[in-house]
Amino acid sequence: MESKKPYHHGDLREQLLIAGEQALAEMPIEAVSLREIARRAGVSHAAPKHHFASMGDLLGEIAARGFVKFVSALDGASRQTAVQTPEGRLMAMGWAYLRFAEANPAIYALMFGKIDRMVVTPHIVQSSIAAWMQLENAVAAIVGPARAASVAVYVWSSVHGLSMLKAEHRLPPHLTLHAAEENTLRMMLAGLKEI
Amino acid sequence: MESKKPYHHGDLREQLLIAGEQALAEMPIEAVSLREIARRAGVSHAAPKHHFASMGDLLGEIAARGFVKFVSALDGASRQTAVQTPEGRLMAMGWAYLRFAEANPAIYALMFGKIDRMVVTPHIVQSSIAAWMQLENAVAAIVGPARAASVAVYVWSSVHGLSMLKAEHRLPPHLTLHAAEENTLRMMLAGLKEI
DNA sequence: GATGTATTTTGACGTTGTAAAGATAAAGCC
DNA sequence: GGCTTTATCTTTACAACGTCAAAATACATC
Repeated sequence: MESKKPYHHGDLREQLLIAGEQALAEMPIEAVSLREIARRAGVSHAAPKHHFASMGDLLGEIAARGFVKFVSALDGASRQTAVQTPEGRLMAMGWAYLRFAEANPAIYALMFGKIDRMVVTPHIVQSSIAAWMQLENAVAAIVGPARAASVAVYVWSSVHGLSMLKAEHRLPPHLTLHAAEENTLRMMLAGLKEI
Repeated sequence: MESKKPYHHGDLREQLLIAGEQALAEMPIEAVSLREIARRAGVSHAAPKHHFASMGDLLGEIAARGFVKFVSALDGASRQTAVQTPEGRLMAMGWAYLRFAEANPAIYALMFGKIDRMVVTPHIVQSSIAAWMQLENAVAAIVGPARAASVAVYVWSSVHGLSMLKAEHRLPPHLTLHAAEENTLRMMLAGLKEI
């Protein structure tokens, strides 16, 4: 075996990222601290310093991984949907977007700036650009490449806005969520065809 | 005169709210602390305790006032627009929404949950419901009362999503913001007419 | 003018992120 | 194998935070 534990702890950097993701999944986001993550990884509170210059860098890397998983989820949904038309694929991506935000609320919040301390690393820039390219391509298949960029902004805005309002419980309590999602996605698709 | 300064400091509660709003306008949001607000109001760090049970309550009241100003801004825009049709008024509200978020980024962020510690006071519930009613009425004038609620969710989502993406700098850097806003609002209006 | 109450200050506690210094274990070299 | 060097982790310390309790202060009322 190639011996993957070069130093004391093994691969602490990876363990910290995993512990951080677990903490974000299990605790309220404001309770997740650098010391708590170190505690979960079983190391002293200052141990992360050698792997991440600050807590913001750790969170930034977690957010970047979030974007990677996010792109993968939307890609999978786009491939697997029964309705294999450009419109069907975009709708599938919309649903996958909403489900991702629902299933990973803290990481989703992190990805979209809920914690200001987060440092924008090159990795997060790269993976969020990948997310934009993915959406722009899906949109281009419907409205053509010339309008793709501006329509992509509209599409992302609609779905992201709904997702945020849901996550922050800012929607009126009486309406049924699933219907609201379906209606919003349908109107989004109708609006996008407007020149 | 009726002597508006009943106690030591005068009206500390009001001063704390003003100091908090100023701090939110002048400093990065994560740097705004309860002690900083007390400092700006010229009182000791524990003075706010008698007026706000926790920092979350203070922030909650600031957010509630934000919603009041927000409703007022959209109302004013709706009245003053040259195009006095239901569609014209909704578009004016959309533009006012984007401008409000741009002009008051920290309070806008607070209103939509950027700081989890914020306590949801009755005042904030009431004023955010007022904002929904305002939008629902504007939408009802276009699509009728039956569809007003679900269409309002779509409208709010589109504009809010764009606003958030702008505020968090998550839009692709090359596109011109004004054009993106105009396109999104136009497509939003087109999509809303879809049954 | 004395009493009582509302308001503010002082001081303390446990927590946080970060930095510097010390300890420890692995790697490289002879 | 022993020695040196380097990477990694721990210990210790600091300033700042939100919150609490006790003391001090200023107003209101009688």
